[in-house]
Amino acid sequence: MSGGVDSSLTAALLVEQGHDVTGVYMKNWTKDLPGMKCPWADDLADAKRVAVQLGIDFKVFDFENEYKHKVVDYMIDEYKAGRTPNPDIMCNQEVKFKLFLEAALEDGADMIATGHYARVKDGVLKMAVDTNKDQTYFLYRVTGAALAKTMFPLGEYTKPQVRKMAEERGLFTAAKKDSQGICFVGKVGIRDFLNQYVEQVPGRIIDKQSGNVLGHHDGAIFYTLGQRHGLDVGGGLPYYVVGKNMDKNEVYVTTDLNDKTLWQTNVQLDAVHWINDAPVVGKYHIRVRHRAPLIAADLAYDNDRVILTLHDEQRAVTSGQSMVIYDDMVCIGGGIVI
RNA sequence: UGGGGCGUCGCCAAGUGGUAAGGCAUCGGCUUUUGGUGCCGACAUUCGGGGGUUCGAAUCCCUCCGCCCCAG
Repeated sequence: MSGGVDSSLTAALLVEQGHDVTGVYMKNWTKDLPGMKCPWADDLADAKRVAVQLGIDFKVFDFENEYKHKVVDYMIDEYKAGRTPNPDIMCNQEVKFKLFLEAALEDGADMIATGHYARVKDGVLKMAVDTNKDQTYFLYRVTGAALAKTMFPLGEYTKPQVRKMAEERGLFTAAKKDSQGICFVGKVGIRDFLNQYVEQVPGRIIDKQSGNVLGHHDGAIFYTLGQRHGLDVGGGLPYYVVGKNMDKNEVYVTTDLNDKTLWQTNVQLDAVHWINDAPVVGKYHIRVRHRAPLIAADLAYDNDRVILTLHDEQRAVTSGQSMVIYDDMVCIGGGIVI
């Protein structure tokens, strides 16, 4: 239980279904950041409050060290390498559906449940009924074995329904605003977050078309493909990042919205993960980022890599980001963009 | 110091007598359990400085400062 509405209602529904429920708060991050207080203490209090409301046992699992190593360090290393990682996917893979699952089973649980908007049946991950809120994108790196021990009670409902049901039950967190930003860390800008761990090194912002130096930045690490803001380069049309060179610490930009590096149809995936069996070569659907529409794509293999040919070009397909693959409503896995 | 041009928000840029468009950037908010994108809102009492003409000037005149171009 994170202290939000979703996990609160999840617990409530399980209780109503007659399960023997124990609420668990995962303590993964407690550090305040400049201009932003880490919400962990309030979240924990809210979670506990709901557990008391429901009359269930409540525990705190502490994964702070592991979260730092498996999620935060991974994230920082990726950024240092010039890529753009997705920490929340790593959090699900390494913490929620591994460490937490193991700890829960060891603690005597038969199953774990979370407030994710997704459905699972016999270890198969399906999109949520509420396709607008579907969170399978963040779950593609979970194993089928883990999912076999997992319940997602909210997968059958829409977010508005969840809010309503939470309110009907008088849950303390019924009206609490949805959390955003990096899972557990809070609503911090990635830039402010990275600033805590990497040194700012001034570099040049270069116009890809003319080669002119348009300005300077405090580190190429802070920029990602397709990014518009934060360049502090004005005059005429908006500039978008179309590349960077980590060795030279240079960021390349353009005003050309049709720049070919901004629109991809051929994508290679590394670190491929399948929830169950690897799919056969053929046509599937993919999404390049959370909440992006599903796009038809042809899947092929190249040794350990997966080659995807998208039927529609996608904007800012970025190295380090995840491309998740679907077979109809089933999320079968995915990989990381090279 | 002959000729011509220019100087309007951090940047680009309208406006040539009637009381400062717009875009970019920036900031704030919304959307979003990553990054990013997108959307909405805010943002020059003031037009290089000083003087003058006028009911009224960024717009006309004088002057000073700065920059650019062509000549020498």
